[in-house]
Amino acid sequence: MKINQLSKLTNVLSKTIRYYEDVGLLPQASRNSNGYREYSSSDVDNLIFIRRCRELQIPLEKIKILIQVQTDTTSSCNEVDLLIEQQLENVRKTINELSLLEKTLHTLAKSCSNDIVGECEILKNLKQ
Amino acid sequence: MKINQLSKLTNVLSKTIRYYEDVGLLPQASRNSNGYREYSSSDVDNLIFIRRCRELQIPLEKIKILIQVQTDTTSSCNEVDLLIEQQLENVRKTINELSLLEKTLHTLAKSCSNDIVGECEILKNLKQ
DNA sequence: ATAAACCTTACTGTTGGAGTAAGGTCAAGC
DNA sequence: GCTTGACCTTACTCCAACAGTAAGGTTTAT
Repeated sequence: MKINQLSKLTNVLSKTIRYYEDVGLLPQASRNSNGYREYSSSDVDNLIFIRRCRELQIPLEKIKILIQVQTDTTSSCNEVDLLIEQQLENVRKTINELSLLEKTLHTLAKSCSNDIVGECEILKNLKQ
Repeated sequence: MKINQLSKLTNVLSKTIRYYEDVGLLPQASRNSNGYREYSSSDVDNLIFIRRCRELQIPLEKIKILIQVQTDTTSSCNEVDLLIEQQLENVRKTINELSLLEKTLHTLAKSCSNDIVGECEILKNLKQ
């Protein structure tokens, strides 16, 4: 199949598929006589795997590792466990930071009931 | 004062101060005879305001608006209120998205108790 | 024949800076 | 007088993960 069909099957833009090839996340696609990229059903599977990882906000470099680990199916999956665990930690850390931010913004938003900028409590608070 | 002292007083890197000038967040600094940037205490205040906004993850373009609104102290602060409210909404939305992500990652992390990649439940789950 | 849909590479832009290069200036110490 | 180190300058590249656009070649349908 051609790139556009792969795109539709995986819900990944053609542009992004080419980009993944560029940065080495996907192998160089084979080409048919007119130079168009030619894909098979295993490419669909690989790309869906990548998309699922991206939905979990795993960065491309880590996805590369996850792909490479699978080339030897008998190797330990400690690396996989660790990577997912780290990703979970990252997400939790970000949530905590954003929660603090939310509190601050909420307090700030409630602080002003004036009409004119010169007496705006929000702006005053931002200056400290 | 020179840029390095402004940097120390505000806890903003010299590099970043020049960048803010470049993108129009700070006015063009006046220069002394040798071409060095020369700052006053009002620059300290402005930069601290910007830094506080950045701590709240307000994007530079919106900070520009917050600065501009203050040039007329009699104007309404509806725009300020709205901007902070939107920022709060953005943060809340992101927190919600990340909370879903956290659940998924947590479930995923618990799913595998195997040793070898070939049977790793995490990887299997990622392929669906 | 031609138009629409698809394919190609290559370059730029996004956000908010950080890193590095290559060079000018200034004060202190020897 | 000379050097050393701290400071200043501009200008360029890099980061993540693409999206947008240009300029052109190919295929398919009408």
